[in-house]
Amino acid sequence: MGRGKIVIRRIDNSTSRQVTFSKRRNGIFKKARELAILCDAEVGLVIFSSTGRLYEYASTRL
Amino acid sequence: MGRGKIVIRRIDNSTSRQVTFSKRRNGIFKKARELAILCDAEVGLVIFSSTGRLYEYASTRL
DNA sequence: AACTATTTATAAGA
DNA sequence: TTCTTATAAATAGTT
Repeated sequence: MGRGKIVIRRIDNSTSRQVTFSKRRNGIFKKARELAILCDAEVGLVIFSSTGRLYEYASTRL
Repeated sequence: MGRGKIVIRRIDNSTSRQVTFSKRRNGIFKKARELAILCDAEVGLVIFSSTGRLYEYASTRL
């Protein structure tokens, strides 16, 4: 999705990698929340960025 | 996305809920894998369906 | 399980 | 680096 098609491999340029990380991290957290609500599921998501920062999501009961 | 727009709330019909769960579970696992590869991140995802089944993903190092 | 119209996510660009 | 937008991708409703 986006202006061009991409291949799923590590993004070499660190600036691009960080920008993509930020965008996709938001996207997947949204998907996690939606899945939990729509489907009455319990979802836990943990992400460590390549710079070592931690991001977490857990649906209420999890 | 899809034929109609939806509101993010629990899907009452259990058949629809299961179908949506199956579709979106596949989607989010794909997103998780892509994020890990593209951005060199470590990603862990755990999902319990409303029927109590467990689904997991973890990027290699996690 | 497939299909496809449409919405949503996002790669590039500004 | 925040916003835009053209396009790829996900998916809701249908068959």
